[in-house]
Amino acid sequence: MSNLKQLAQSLGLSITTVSRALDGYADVSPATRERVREAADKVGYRPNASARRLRKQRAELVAVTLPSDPGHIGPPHFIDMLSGCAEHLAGAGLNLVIAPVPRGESELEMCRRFVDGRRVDAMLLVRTKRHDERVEFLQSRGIPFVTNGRTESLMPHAFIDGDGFSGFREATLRFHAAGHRRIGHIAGPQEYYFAHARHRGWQAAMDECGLEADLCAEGAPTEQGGYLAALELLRLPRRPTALVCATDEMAIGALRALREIEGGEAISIVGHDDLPIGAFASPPLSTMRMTGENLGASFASLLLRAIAGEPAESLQELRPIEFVDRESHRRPFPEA
Amino acid sequence: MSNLKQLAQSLGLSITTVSRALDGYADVSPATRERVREAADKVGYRPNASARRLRKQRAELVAVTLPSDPGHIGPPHFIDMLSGCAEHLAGAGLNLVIAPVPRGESELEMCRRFVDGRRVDAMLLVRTKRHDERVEFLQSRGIPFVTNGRTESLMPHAFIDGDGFSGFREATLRFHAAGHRRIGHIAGPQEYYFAHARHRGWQAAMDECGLEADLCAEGAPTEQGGYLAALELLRLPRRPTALVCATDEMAIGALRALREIEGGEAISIVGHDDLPIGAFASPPLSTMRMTGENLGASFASLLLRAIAGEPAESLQELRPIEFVDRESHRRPFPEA
DNA sequence: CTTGACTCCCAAAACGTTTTGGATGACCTT
DNA sequence: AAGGTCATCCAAAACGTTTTGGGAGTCAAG
Repeated sequence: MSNLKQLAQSLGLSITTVSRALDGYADVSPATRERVREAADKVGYRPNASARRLRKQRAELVAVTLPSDPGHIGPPHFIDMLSGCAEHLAGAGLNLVIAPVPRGESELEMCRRFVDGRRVDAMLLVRTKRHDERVEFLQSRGIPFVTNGRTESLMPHAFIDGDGFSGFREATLRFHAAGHRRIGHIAGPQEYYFAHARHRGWQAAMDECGLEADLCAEGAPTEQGGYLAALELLRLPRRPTALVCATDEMAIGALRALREIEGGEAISIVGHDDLPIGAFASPPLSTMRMTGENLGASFASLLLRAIAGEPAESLQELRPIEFVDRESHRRPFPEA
Repeated sequence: MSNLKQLAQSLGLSITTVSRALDGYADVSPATRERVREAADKVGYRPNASARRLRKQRAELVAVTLPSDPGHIGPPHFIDMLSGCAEHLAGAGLNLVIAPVPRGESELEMCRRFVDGRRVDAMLLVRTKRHDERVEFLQSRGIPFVTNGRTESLMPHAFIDGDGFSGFREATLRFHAAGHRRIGHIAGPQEYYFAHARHRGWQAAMDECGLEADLCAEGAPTEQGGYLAALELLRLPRRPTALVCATDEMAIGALRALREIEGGEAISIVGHDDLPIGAFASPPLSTMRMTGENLGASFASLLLRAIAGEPAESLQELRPIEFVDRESHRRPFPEA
């Protein structure tokens, strides 16, 4: 409705002066600056976003990929992250836009659409694979981006990730210290970095303890996937006495399997993610969580620094995993 | 990197012709159209989004307000809704952008920023109040918008909402038919339309049954709010034998209160939202849910029709509520 | 040969900003 | 009075697209 031209005309000034007055440049007198500001306030003037973006060659937008396959990030945490990130970005004049993956289109094509159309200044990638084609594409295009989760890319890139290896190693050692010797692992799809890292953590602990790392079953990162994988392990002749599960959702599925099997109530279990739902499982699910407050704000700050041109090496945060002690990991096991 | 000018030059054509060829106009010959398309494909040309938006005077963006105060689970299935909506909008060339509310700024100011800066073509408002200033503002500006939840605005506006009144009325009648006579209501903040409608539904049922509608406590729409409100009712001399809770989250808090109180296990309870977490509560929480598939796609389609200029009256969907039968609503009550 | 219709193409304007590179005086200095 | 320094302002260009309003050329009909 109202633009610079009209505002300038009504003030008897040029649009240059009005624009510079509003941006606080020193080459407009304090008197006119104030006059301009008042007039702008009165008519509620806001610069047209598209025009500014075109001129400044910045989209003022950051896209975040939504993991649409099942086994998505749990709603509560993800919404908080989104909210924190958007809020923090808004402080720098950027908005967060959702990058859905329309059916029939690959995530790569989606990235291409956003990047080549100059629709975004940066991207936030959520579920990384060990070899992630989106990462390679963005690196080749030189677009700033931050990932939630590492990759095995040779070129370094910005990320925030939990130290799943150490978390799962320690969880496994904890079971060992409690007397368990047959410790199983319910693994997520190994093409995802997080699932692979957690698997390696379990494996390393088993090696350290001189135990065979053979009680492992892989499944989809869902309740059903956890259920099926757990059944697979529980049907073995020498079944595990403790289960380390890649995600809480899988752990909840595993709990269902335990309920269906004789002696299942004597098997200990631990998950990862700290889903609120876990506290209501029976028994309440012990779990792990990434340390640190306001993940979203951290992502936003990394994104801003990436846009500002900081090298990827200085934009990597590997966060420790902390144990959340509830009940499921210390069930009495009568296995003397 | 690549723009119309370069593409046109490389083809020996004018930018007009190239632009029209790509847009499939009839006034460019099939031969050149094909030639242009091939060249565009080869260099991966995509029109600059900001430039097109400026010229077409459309932002190609829709903003969605985020409901979640941190720590609170928020509307059920919100991520799914977001994802479905974004995907559906993308089919029409629109992207979904998150409208955060920076601290110190009201939701109204946030709307103003988006609308006056011409940053969006439409808005999706999520948690409506009975008197919602955002609704009034958008109506006065003539910006297309759709709300999740009705308001008491005199002017009609587009919305999708569950029929909370009927849902809660029927839930209350169901308790009455099961023999309950002291049916309490755990209410949400009454300035929210959904909370008020649910309250009225309970009240209407009590009236119909000739029962006093006095067992009502209001609380924040959180686990803790439900817990406190439930305690309030349970401490009354003639405490309720059944509780109708405004949301699942509050119901889960109420379940916690029941566990702490003598005879609590004999009190029946029902919630609303069908949070996945409810299935894991003990006892599994009976609840209600809005009928209909893919809420996000429905919102998207309403938004598109609103942008196309359809009148608000034809963009209103009131959806029936269906009962989700688990266990918590039929606990044996020994109260003869 | 002229006229009109039709096909294919294009120059220029417009969208609303920000930024560049002065222009115009006023005021001091010498 | 000339030269220099400031303070304040502005015209015009640029960002990359879409759309308007024709302009050539061809062909058939009159």
